[in-house]
Amino acid sequence: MEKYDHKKIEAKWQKIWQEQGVNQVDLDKVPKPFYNLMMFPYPSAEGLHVGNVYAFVHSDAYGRFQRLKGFDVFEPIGLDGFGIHSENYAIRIKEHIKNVSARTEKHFYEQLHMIGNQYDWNRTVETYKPDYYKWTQWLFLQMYKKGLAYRDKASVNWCPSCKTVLSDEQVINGRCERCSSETEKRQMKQWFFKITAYVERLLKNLEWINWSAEVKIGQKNWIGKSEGASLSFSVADSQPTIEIFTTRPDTLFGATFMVLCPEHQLIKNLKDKIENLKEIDDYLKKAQQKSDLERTDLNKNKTGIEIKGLKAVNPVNNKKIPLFIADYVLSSYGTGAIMAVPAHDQRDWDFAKKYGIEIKEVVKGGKNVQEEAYIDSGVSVNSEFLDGLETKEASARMIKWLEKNHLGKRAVNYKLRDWCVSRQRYWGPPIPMIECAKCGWQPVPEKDLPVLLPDMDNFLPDGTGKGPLNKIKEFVNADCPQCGGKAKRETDVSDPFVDSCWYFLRYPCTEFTDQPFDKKRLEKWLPVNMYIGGKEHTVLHLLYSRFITMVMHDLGYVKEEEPFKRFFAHGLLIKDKSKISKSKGNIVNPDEYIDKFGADSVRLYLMFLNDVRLGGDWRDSGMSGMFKFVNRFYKLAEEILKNSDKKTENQDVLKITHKAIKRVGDDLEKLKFNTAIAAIMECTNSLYEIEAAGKKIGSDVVEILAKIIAPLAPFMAEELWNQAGHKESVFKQKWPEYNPEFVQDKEIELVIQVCGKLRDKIKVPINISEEKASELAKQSVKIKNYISEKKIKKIIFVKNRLVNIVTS
RNA sequence: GCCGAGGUGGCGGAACUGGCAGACGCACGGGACUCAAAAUCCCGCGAUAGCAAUAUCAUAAGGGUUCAACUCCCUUCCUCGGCACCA
Repeated sequence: MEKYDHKKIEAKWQKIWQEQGVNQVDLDKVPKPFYNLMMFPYPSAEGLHVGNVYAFVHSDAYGRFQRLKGFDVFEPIGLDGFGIHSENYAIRIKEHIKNVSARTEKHFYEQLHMIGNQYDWNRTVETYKPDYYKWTQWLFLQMYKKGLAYRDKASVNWCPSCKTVLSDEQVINGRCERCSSETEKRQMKQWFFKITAYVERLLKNLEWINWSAEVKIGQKNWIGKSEGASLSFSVADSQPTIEIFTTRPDTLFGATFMVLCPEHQLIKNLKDKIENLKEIDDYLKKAQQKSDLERTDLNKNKTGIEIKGLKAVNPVNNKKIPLFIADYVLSSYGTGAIMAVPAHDQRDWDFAKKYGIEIKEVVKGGKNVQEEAYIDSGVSVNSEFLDGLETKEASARMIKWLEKNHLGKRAVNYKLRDWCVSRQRYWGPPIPMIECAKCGWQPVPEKDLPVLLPDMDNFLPDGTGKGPLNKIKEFVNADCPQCGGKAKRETDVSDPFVDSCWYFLRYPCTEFTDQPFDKKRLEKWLPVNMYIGGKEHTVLHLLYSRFITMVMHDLGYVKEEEPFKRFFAHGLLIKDKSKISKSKGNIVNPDEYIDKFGADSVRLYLMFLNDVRLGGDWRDSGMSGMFKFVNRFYKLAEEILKNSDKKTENQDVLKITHKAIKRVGDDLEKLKFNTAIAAIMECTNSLYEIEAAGKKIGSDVVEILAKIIAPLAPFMAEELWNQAGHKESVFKQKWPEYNPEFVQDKEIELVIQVCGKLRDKIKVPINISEEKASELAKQSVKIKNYISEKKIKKIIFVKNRLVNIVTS
């Protein structure tokens, strides 16, 4: 018996599949389209991470299963090669990003061929190629024209040592990812996408899309909607008022001071009236210089300064209250000012204690507010017309009162900010805008797209705060599209999330050169039937993709407004209880294992580890066990083929195989890959036993085995299908039907309990009646011992499962 | 701190809607084959007591509901992931 030669067999089918176009579907004609999408990888190293492979083989197994179930599965792949991850990798290895990209593309695609996924290789998408980013720029222009792209000041992360702007993901605990210096905030002009304009729709659709609650909650929390009231406090003896937002209007009587964020306008506007201007300036300066690290460190120890000479007036009782500046109030949320209710807010309480401000209880909750803040709901006290009302009622009542007196109104606030898409970096699509001294900002005409990313040797960020493209005069200098005069190009590139927020719209339309996507094509293929990806993208990437799809829908390009019918988040692959990373020294190179054990073994091993939802723990020793199984399975099939008739007659064999069809099918539908594999293993073991017992197994069993293992181990499945005498690919076949008669046993083992404890098991015919089962149970010798002297209180019968005799 | 997911043998993990805890695999022990080894095959494998049949205990800890709890409820602890002064 020959051993399973994975290298030879995998190479053979790889070639044949490619030649025969087995993985392609006719995008216009197929009757049952199924768009099976996986998150395309970003090349931040030479090759695929085993974590990518982990995600992809599960996704592919599901896609292949759907294909066998009769769907026309479109399964594309590409590379998210633009962006900071790739650029940083190039910088680290001191090579030009262009060369690195070409090399990684080749290696990634080779590896993706190796793992045996049914990708349509004629439709890859690489975000860094002009024929793709042309349309990323087009997308920007549509956003601009719709008024959804605008320019505004924003604070960015700045590393004083590297003299560069950093993205949020490059700032780790307030320190620069590369040099570990503490980062600062800087104000810079940036381009934004107005995602906040779509916030209610993004929230509302979550009610009906078929995603797990976990992912929906993640998005909901990120959007962070809170309802309450907005109202203004006047400043005594002065004109302007201070606008605030609160979720607890019921506590207004307990507002004993106000706090402004350091950036608040009022400070500049009322300079003349402030008595301690110098001290305040000092505080503002310090606050500005504070690194993120210090700011979070001071989380518990709040700092601030009173504005002397000014008092705020609480509109509800006209009491004058002190006014503070403190950096625990953020300029980026709400109005940048708060009413502080120390008795019922922990932060305000901390601050009040430190600065000796009055703490006034207005909600009864059974705690002494002088000792700790009581933040839950309760019954209003010391609040005049609110006294005795529950928090919810009291809030509603207060809002009514504010509205009646024109002091405030019901209001909603979100944590979600507009999406800053500017990056002062090289490796991305240049933002297609031109600034003319006369005409202002002008979009690049669509006919002039793409704005090509120019070659440059030194693409490293410099200290100017502007993108590297700013150094190329020929790039920067341009004619104004409006007046033809001299103008300057935007030198920022866009956020890599812009590249990835629409790639799934491009896959089915890669052959169109005059439009990013074809409406009719997308009507057939959207929404994506199954999107499998990592948990780390359940917030930003998914939210951006939904947002952009909605905009494209509104512009009439796309019929659907939700892009992903179903999203499934897989867990993290770890090793030795920790994340796989270079710094931990637990890197797993997938190539090595594919070479040694074959793609099928690697696939099966990764899928057998654990429930994919929860992630898996890679251990080298397990790999050889799976290799053993692959050989065992192959050997069994070969032996059957060698010495058998065509058709299986033996009932036991049929029972075993048909049960396996059912179990594997059910598990794959539920994405329970690990137990599907266990089911195949059990089936294999049983067939070996049966064979050893001398019973005949027909070659039709091999056909069934090939089909049910096909989604998981495609190479071996195809090989066996071929050896069973078929010319056409196993992936053009239908998933086998199981015969219900074989799946249901005629006789079952009935569990007999006494007082809930297992005491005996008896064989009974299926669907036995309660009376008969109880009778048999009581007759059991073992059971008699337990109930002999006792009275039977009642008997519980669970059909086809158990009889429980309860005694007194 | 908040949100989410988890905690089951030596290890990775199974367990449908509350109904036989430990499927499947790894590691380990014993045996067969072999001059020997590898490979392969067979048997055993939660703990305690017992020659055994069997009994008792056991799903992070403690309590509760139930005829019956890994599964539901309450309290506490731990691990992982995300967010982090969100008014």
